[in-house]
Amino acid sequence: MVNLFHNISEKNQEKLLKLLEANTLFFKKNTTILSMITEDNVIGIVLSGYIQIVRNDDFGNRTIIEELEENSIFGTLFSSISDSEYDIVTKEDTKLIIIEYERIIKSVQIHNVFYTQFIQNLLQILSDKINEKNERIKILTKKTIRNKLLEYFKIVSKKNGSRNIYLPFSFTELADYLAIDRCAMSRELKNLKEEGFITIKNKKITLLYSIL
Amino acid sequence: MVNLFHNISEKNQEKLLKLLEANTLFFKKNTTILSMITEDNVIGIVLSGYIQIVRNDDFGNRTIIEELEENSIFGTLFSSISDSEYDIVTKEDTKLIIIEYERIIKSVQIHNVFYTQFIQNLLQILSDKINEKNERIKILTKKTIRNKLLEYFKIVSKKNGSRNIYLPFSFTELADYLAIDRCAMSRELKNLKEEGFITIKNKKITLLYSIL
DNA sequence: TTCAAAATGTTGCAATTGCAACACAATTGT
DNA sequence: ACAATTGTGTTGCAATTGCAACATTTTGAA
Repeated sequence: MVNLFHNISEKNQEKLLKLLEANTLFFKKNTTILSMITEDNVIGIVLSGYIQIVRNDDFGNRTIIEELEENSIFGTLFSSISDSEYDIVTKEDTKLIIIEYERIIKSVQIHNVFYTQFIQNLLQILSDKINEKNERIKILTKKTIRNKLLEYFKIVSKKNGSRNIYLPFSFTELADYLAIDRCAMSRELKNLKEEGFITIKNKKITLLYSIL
Repeated sequence: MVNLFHNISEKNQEKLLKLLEANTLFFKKNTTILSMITEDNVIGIVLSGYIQIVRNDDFGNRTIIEELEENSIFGTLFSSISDSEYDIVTKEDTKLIIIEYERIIKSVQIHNVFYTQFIQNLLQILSDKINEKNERIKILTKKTIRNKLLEYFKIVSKKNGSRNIYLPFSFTELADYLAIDRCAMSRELKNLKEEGFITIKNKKITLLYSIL
């Protein structure tokens, strides 16, 4: 996966960050950082750590909107996070860079090699993000829990080129991600095991059928 | 909603299209045009007409992935449409422009005023697209048909600043969009009417409660 | 205009699902 | 090391949903 500094030398990264008037911020684990970044239209880049964008609706249903690992970016412009229902929460100690979107736009007129590369990377990342959303939608539009699970397995499995899937989060969070009841999911996973579709060991799920 | 030529004069649009080696194509209504555009990484811009990106899964469930009106863009890069499950279908006679993504990337080094504006527009459009996807996900993660409908109404209503919603497509397609059974949706709409939440006249739905 | 195809409305029924209420295991902070 | 929090597995039950089958209306093309 491309990151914002892909193909930009360390030196040029520094120049770039100066040009864009970037701010570096640190956050402790389990901090809600929304307040810091809604003031303006900004882009955040996760340098290290792990962040989740979650939504808690009126009746306590929690949904993971997005997971942000190292090199992920997020932004008020393309994440509708200014909505009060959303939280941005660090799940580990996190270091990130904040850049005002205006600075990016205005700098398009400035012509450095590294700036050109930066824009290319940004386009690529936004495109990747759209693809991620499409995958999520593809899963969510399946009508049964079983088909949601199988679609999820299929996508992850294809991506990694392996029938082994290592869950990047807890089963509770998986249920949130698939927008299904955790208990019902647990039941269905049991069925899938008993019917010989999968095996589960801790967070490692192995598909016993051809992925197609 | 911003389009790719926002703030670019007609003259400069022409120059831009030459620079990007854009091709103009025409399609009759109800044509599947996927074959034309999967050869390479391209961006398509709808000049006039109306297109849907739909997915037909293994067991005949149809889902509308995206609707493309005038000025919408789509692309192999950010729509995962190279997957064989997807179809791009014109719903009206449609005129569109195809630009190879490589041309866009390579042209970042070329510095015209209108090119700068073009990149700004592209970033804005991709951001908007991500927001659209997030909205869709927000709806799909609601657990009941009723809540999916209400969330959909809320979003459209907010967007238009009115309690009147004019369905941009048929009820059948709405059910596809919400990934629910059409009959079950019809039943729930009836309930909502009887309980005094909404009125329906043709494709005009009026909310009788405060949107909040 | 006419007529076939598509969209809409309705309803019974079986299957799936969410919810609640547990017990137990694992993880985390102090 | 221990207590407290969080995650996991299980199950009965009621509610929701998908599906099928049908009648009726609307749409669109010849």
